Amino acid sequence: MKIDLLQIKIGNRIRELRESKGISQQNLAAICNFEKANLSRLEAGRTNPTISTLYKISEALEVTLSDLVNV
Amino acid sequence: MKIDLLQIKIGNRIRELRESKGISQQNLAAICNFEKANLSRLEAGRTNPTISTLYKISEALEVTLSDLVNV
DNA sequence: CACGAAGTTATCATATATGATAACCGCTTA
DNA sequence: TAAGCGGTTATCATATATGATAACTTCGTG
Repeated sequence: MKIDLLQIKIGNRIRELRESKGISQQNLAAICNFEKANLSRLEAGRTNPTISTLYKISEALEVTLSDLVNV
Repeated sequence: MKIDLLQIKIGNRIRELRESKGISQQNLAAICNFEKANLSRLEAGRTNPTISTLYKISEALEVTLSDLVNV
């Protein structure tokens, strides 16, 4: 798979999980201690996130890292 | 979990999977198109890898990304 | 209309992951 | 002994992720 596509899939997965919990980007970002603009960037697949960033999100969403990257 | 510990766990997971396939760091690095020194660094948990790096490794090891980060 | 909430995009500085090279260790073996 | 393999560590340059701020749009609602 192309890396760009991977990033987009990961972003979509985050959005999917976030929306399934009914929380806003603003909210999730706050829980993770980063800015909503940065989360927007992540969900859009415009960066190649590090595992620590994904881990923080997985904790906030109460899913495993495995589940978060299950794309 | 502390991020440092996460990195170490990921590194150990890579090593575990690599050794279970009986291939060397040198070999795996070559398949992934990076230097053995860089893989050594990753397995030692001395960096916070990006999802694209982990993805390349998962492909080379013929496991899913989910499986690779299942720590 | 005015306001706020939610999200997007651009931009910048800074931290750090990555790619690459070289030197080194321990071990095996020809 | 010498050479090669597997692995580690240090170092450097470069690319890029992250943190932060600001401006903007759209939508809903008082």
